[in-house]
Amino acid sequence: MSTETTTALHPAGLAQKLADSGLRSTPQREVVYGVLLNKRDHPTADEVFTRVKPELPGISLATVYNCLETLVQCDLVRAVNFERGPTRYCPNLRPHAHFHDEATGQTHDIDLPPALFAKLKSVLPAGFDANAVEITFRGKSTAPAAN
Amino acid sequence: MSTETTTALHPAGLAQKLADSGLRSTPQREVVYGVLLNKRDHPTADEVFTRVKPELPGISLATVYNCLETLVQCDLVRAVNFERGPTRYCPNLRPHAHFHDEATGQTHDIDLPPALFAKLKSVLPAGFDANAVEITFRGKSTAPAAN
DNA sequence: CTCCTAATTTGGAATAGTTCTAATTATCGC
DNA sequence: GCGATAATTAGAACTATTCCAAATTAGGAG
Repeated sequence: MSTETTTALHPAGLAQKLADSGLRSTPQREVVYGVLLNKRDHPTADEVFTRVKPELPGISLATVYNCLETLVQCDLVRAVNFERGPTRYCPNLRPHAHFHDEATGQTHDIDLPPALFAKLKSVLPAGFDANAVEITFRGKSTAPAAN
Repeated sequence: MSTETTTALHPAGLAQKLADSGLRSTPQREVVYGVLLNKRDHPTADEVFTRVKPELPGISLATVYNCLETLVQCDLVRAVNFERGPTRYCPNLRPHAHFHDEATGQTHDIDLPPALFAKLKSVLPAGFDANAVEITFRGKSTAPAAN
């Protein structure tokens, strides 16, 4: 295993997804996405910025925000908000909840059985039509950090 | 029904709850709480500020923030965050989720059956111990605005 | 290839929401 | 009433994010 933080897991997938939305694949977008895939610890934009810099020293924070927004738009990445804190980013596309460890501040993905969504939507009274549900747990965990 | 926005529903309850936490009951805290009870549309701190002013023209925004924080601390009010938006405040203490109407921007409370919490916690893998869950729906609703 | 046009990036200024600070004011127990 | 403590106030400061206008880059047409 090398310590490289770039393109390794997303051969042409990224370029394809971007093209689908009429957007171009750029080094900045590739590296930002690579960074998210590489360490899935729900980094903030600032943290992504720091991780991208070694690879693209000239990149600006504005571009990191732009790239993250683009990736969210293309459904390659999810934006996650926890209380008043800065937005965090997560390349996990499976339906999942988040567990926020109050002791360490870490965020863990919790995969959810599809049936649960049906159950959740069933609690909505008539007249409410949800197209998305967000679930966040808070508490303590003894689980290890994300890859 | 009058249009007054003050103390009408929380006789000594507020003072009591505050005292329980070693805090004092003040006009500012009473009016801020009254405003939340009076129109349960999940106002932001700024909106609370605007609603409180007619009654207490000298109040400052900082005090509104302070009071809201105090009420949250005393478990009289819940702070609700939706995406990147400003924090909203909600005096509904029953276990409930929030439904965010994408068309109108309104937030509705959705009461939840207690059994659902058990079900939700059961999806947590070993090592995760949650003491709170937050659920937010997004979509369209045909429901009327909050009282 | 080279030009043209449009997409993208950049740095810095601007904004929104919230918190902090220091000074003033109000309140409670004695 | 007096002193100690809590609460409020105005404004400065801060953080995260967005906006903007200028510079750069990258396909596509010829």
